[in-house]
Order: sequence, then structure tokens, then C-alpha cells
Amino acid sequence: MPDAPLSLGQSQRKSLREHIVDVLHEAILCGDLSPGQPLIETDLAAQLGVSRAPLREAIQILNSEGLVETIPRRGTRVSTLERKDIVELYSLRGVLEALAIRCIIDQSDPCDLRRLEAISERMLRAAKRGDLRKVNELDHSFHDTLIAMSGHSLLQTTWHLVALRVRRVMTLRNMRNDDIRLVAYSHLPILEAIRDRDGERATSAIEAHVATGGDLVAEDWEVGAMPPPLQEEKL
Amino acid sequence: MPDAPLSLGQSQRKSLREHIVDVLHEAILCGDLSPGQPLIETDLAAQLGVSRAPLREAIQILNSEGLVETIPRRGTRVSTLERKDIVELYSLRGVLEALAIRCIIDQSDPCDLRRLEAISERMLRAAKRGDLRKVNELDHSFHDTLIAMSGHSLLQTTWHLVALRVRRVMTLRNMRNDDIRLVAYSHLPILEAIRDRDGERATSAIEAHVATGGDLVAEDWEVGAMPPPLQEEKL
DNA sequence: CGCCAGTCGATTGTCGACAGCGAGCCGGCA
DNA sequence: TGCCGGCTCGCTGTCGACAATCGACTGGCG
Repeated sequence: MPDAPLSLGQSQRKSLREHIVDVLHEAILCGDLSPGQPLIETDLAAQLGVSRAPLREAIQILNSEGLVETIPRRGTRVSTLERKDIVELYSLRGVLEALAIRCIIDQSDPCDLRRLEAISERMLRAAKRGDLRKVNELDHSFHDTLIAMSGHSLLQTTWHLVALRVRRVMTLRNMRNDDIRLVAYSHLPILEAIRDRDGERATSAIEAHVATGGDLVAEDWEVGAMPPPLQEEKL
Repeated sequence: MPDAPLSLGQSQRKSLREHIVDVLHEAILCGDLSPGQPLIETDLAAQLGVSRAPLREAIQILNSEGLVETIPRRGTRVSTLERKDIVELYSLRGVLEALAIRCIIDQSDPCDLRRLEAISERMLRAAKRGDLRKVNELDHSFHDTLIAMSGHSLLQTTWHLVALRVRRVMTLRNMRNDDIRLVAYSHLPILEAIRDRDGERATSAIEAHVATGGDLVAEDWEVGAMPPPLQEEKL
């Protein structure tokens, strides 16, 4: 048995369902649950020390988020990530962030870029000392903050789906060290363009940034060809 | 008994959960369940003749789709639609469809526009005879088809969230008769631009089309301020 | 020797029941 | 009279058990 050490650190205010969602998020994003791995409700519930009812509700959520795939009456498995998915992910990400930037620029009040600038600076420092983990974390913060600053709540909802996948991709790939410098530095033109309220330039900057990241990832993506030992379903 | 006409037309191959999702979709999109209306699990389950387990799973899905909102330990209600939501919806819709069109144009094989053209033609005819319902239906088909033709599966997933909201908005608004002609005709430039593989023009065309629709809707949107406690059906 | 049918185990789908939180009501007290 | 506290009840959150279904295994038959 693969026997993943999944456990529920309990805090009273969250429902079990929410806890389970958190735990499964963590497990899938960190790779503790690998792509294609089947989720057996009975086993999982036992491991987590809960009944199947809240677990199944959590699985519905994960399903809506696209992190797992369910075949009716057959079971649920962690969704796989093919090269095509990476390309799609980054293309969608590009237009979403571009929209966010346009929203930010269009805001009447001069937007407060200090948070973004602070994140960017810390990211540069982390990149210089080769702290890959920190760069990734700050990278996520940067883009999450960007989306949040747009004030576009539906965009934020949609971004959630994308961010989950991006995080997954990030942990599944191996990044070279010169890559992270490239990534860290490529945030600067974005900031600058927003500061100048130049929508055209900001959009190209974010698209370029995302495309760069996407290419870096898709470049050596072979892990995606995880053994899909279960056959395709008929309808 | 309040006797809401929610019922499960049963077909063996779908799970109860899926049926419930369908029924609730229908009810919310058609306005049978109005914005702000609370969903009492016990009552709903009784009305549908099912237990609360699959109902709760269905509610998780509706929640992920943003059609209902749940406050922990307090309950679930049909989500409301403010004017801000409309604006956000149509801005997101614009960039998603623009992305779809770019994907279609970038496809190596000359894409088959006949389906779109057929839909567009039927829509024009329906508009001329003032068949509002048919125009709406064909309008949805047009845009769904557009997204599907992009071959971008993540975009399709994301579109689902948007399409649900668009459908909701459509049934909640009253459209004037000259509006539908405007809508029907504004599909033509899009088709033409795709045919010419002119990404720039196609993008502006779809953005303009969506913006037009969004403006028409947002224009006289006061319904959004639905009185929350409209129905108090206590048993 | 290979194919088809029957059976069995594993896993999902569904149900009814219980526990516990939260809101509103009622009564006591200042 | 107005505020505070306990009580009650409706509703959600959770559980364990049962039913239904699918895949694999096995054994018989052509």
C-alpha cells in the first residue's frame, strides 16, 4: 500500500469537508498523490479518519476544480497532465492576467503598486541566492496579488482554477537555476508598464512573461506521460 | 406542501447526483429558483424524493459553479446577480471568446465554419420573425460551438462557468425586439474575420459583440436588487 | 484451445438516523 | 421598559449500513 501520510490537522471552525479539500489539495499539488493514482473512497476515508459522506463532497469539489477525474461507478483518479494541458494552461493564464492588468489600469484611483513591487524585489533577491522554493512562492504571490488587485471577482474565481494547475505544474517540473533568474527579472517590465498605465505594453509584457514560463515548462515535459494503466471508458 | 414542480425524470444511466444537478441547473437558469432563495436540504430532498447525501453532493457542484452560495452551518441560497456581476461576466466572456477565436485561426487545417454559418443563418431568420426564444437558443449554440471549435479543453471547462451565468442573465432580463436583430447581425463580422483568418479583426469583432450584449443587459439591470426574503415557504 | 456465462469480491451510490451548531423566542432581572 | 441569558427547535454536518454495479476470476462447453 502506498500509504500516504494524509492526516487532518483539526481546527474546529472548518467543516470536515473543507479540511479534506485542503488536505487533498496539498497532497495533489505537492505530488504526494501522483497523476493517475486512483482514489479509493473507503481507503481514503479510513486514512483520514472520517466517513465517506464528507469525503465524497470534497471529491465533488476537487472534480469541479479539475484536479481529479471521476468515471461514474468506476472510480476517481488524480487527473493527469499532458503537454497539451500545459500549453492550454499557459495560454488561458495569459489572457486572464492581461484582463486583470487592464482592469487595474482602468481603475480611477492610482493603484497602489507597492505590494507588487515589494514582492518583486524579494523575488529578485531570492533568485540571486538561488532559493528556488522562495522564488516560486513569491511568483505565485505576485500573480495572485495581481489578480486580486483587479477587483474582478469572477476573474478571481476563474483564476483559482488556473492557479491550482499552475502550482501543480510547478512542483512537477524541475527548473534550472538560470531559469528562475529569468522568471524573476521578467516581472519588472510588467510592473513598469502598469506604473505607466500603458495597457498595450503591459499586456504584451504579461503575455511574454507567461509564454516564457510556459515554454520553459513545456520544453522538457515528459513526466506527463505517466502510465495510464486504466483503459478509456465507453459511453 | 409548497409543491415546487421539481422532479427527477429518471434515466437509469445517470447517478442521482447528476440528475439533481440537472434539475437544479434548470430551476436556477429558468428562474424557478429565484436569486437569494434559500435551499433547505431537508425540504429539497423531500421534494425531489431523494436522500440528502446525493443532494449535498450536487450542491457542492452548484457551489463550485457559483450558482449557489453556502454559509457554513447556516445554509445555502441561490446566488444573486448584481450589476457588477454582469459587467464582470461580459468582460471575462470577451477575452475567453477572443482566445477561442485565436485558437481557431491558428489551427493548421482550414477550419470548418459551416456549422457556425448555419447557426448564424438560422439566427438571422429567427430574428426577422421576432422569435426571441429561438434567437437566444441559437446565440448560445453559436458561442458554445465557437468555444468547442477552439479545441482548447481548459478553455471549454472555464467557459462552462461563464455560459451558465450568461444563460441565467438572459432569462432574467427582458430584451427588446430590435435588440435581438442587433445581436443576430453582430455575429456576421465575427464569422467573416475568422474566414479571412484576420485575428486582429476577429478579436475586435467578438469584443464588440460581447460588449454590445453586455451593455444591452447592464443598461436596465435593476432586477438584480431582488428582495431576498421574497419567498418564505415554511412548512 | 479458446470463448462465453456465472459467480464473487471490491468499490461506488444511496439511505436513514443522530449529533451539534445557530437563530429566534421567552422569561427574568435591573 | 429594555437588555441579557437560557431554552427550544430547525437545519446542517457527519456517520454507519445497505444496495447496486462493474471487473476479474473461474469453469464449462464448443
